[in-house]
Amino acid sequence: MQIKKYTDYGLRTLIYLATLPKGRLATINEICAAYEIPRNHLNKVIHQLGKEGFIITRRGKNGGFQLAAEPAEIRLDHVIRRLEGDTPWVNCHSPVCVIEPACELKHILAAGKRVFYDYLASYTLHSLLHKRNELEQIFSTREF
Amino acid sequence: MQIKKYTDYGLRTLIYLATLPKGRLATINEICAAYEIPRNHLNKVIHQLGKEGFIITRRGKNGGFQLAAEPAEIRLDHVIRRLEGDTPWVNCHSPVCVIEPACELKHILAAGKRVFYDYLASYTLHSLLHKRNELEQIFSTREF
DNA sequence: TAAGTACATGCTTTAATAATGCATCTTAAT
DNA sequence: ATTAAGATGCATTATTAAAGCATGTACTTA
Repeated sequence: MQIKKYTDYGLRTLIYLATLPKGRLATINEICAAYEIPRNHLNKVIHQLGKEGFIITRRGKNGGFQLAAEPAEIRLDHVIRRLEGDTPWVNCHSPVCVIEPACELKHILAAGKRVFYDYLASYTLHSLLHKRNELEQIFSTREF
Repeated sequence: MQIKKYTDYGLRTLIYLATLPKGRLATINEICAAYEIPRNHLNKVIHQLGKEGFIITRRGKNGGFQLAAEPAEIRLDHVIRRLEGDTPWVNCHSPVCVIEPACELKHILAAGKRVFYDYLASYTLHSLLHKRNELEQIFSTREF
C-alpha cells in the first residue's frame, strides 16, 4: 500500500509548475534536474498529465507545459486517482477466490477507498503550496 | 494501491475460522485446500496471525489454530494494518525528495490513510459473515 | 524551408518486491 | 519412538514498477 513513484512524480511536477509565474512553460529536462529524477519515466508522467487535462503541453522549440487551471481548481483526488489507476484495492479474481460471491470484503474495501478519496477531495494543488516560499527557494538554488 | 495477497490470505483464514464451531481447530493444510492457495505462503500468514494475537495456534499432533476472540471483537483495521504493514503511503526518502521539508503531501496522505483505517474500524470479522450460510456451503462442498 | 528542440510513442531492459518453494527445526500427542 | 502439526530461515520465481533507448511528430525560428 503505497502510491507509485509515477504518481509521486506527477504530483511533484504539478507543485513545480504551481510555483512558476503564470504563463511560463517548464520542460521535462527542467523538472528532472530540479528533482533529480529520471527523464524517461517523467516523460510518461508528463504525457499522461497532459492527456488527463491537468497540464497543457506544447511541442516543438520553446515548447513545454503549464498548469491547465488554477492550483485551487486541481483536486488531489482527481490527480491521484488518474495517475495511480483506479482499480479495486483487493483482487478477487486472477486467481479467482472461491468465496467471492459470498464475501463482503470487497464492498468494505471499496467503501474505504471511497472514503479515502473523498477525504483527498477536500484538498487541491493549492493545499500543497502552504510553504510556497520555501519551495521556490529550493528550486531557485537548484537551477542552472 | 492494492492489499497484498498475504493480507488477503490472512483475512480469508479468519473468515474460514469464523465459520467453524467454537473450539474446533483448523490446520494450514485444511485452509490451503479450501481456498486452493499455496501452503508455504499461508504458513507465514498463519504464523503472523498468531504472533499478532488474532488466532491461537497449537503445535504438534492434533494441533492447529482457532480464533483468539469473538468475530465481533476482531476489527478489520487492526488485522489489515498489521498484515499489510503500517508504512506511509508515500515515500519521501530513499531516494530523498528535495522538497521534503517544504512539502505538505505526506501529511495529507497520512491523514487520508487515517481516514481509511478509521472507516475500517467500524467493521469487524463479524461484518464479513453476512452470508455465513453461503460461506459454510462453499467450504462444505470443498472438503475431503 | 531547413535545422533544432521539445513532447509523443512504443519497445526493451532492469530493479524492486511480493509470492512461492524447499529444507529443517520444534513441539506435542499417541 | 513416531507422527503430525506449526515455526523458521533461506532460496527461487513471478509480477510489476521503474528506467532506458530509439525514433516519431509537432512547432519555432533563422
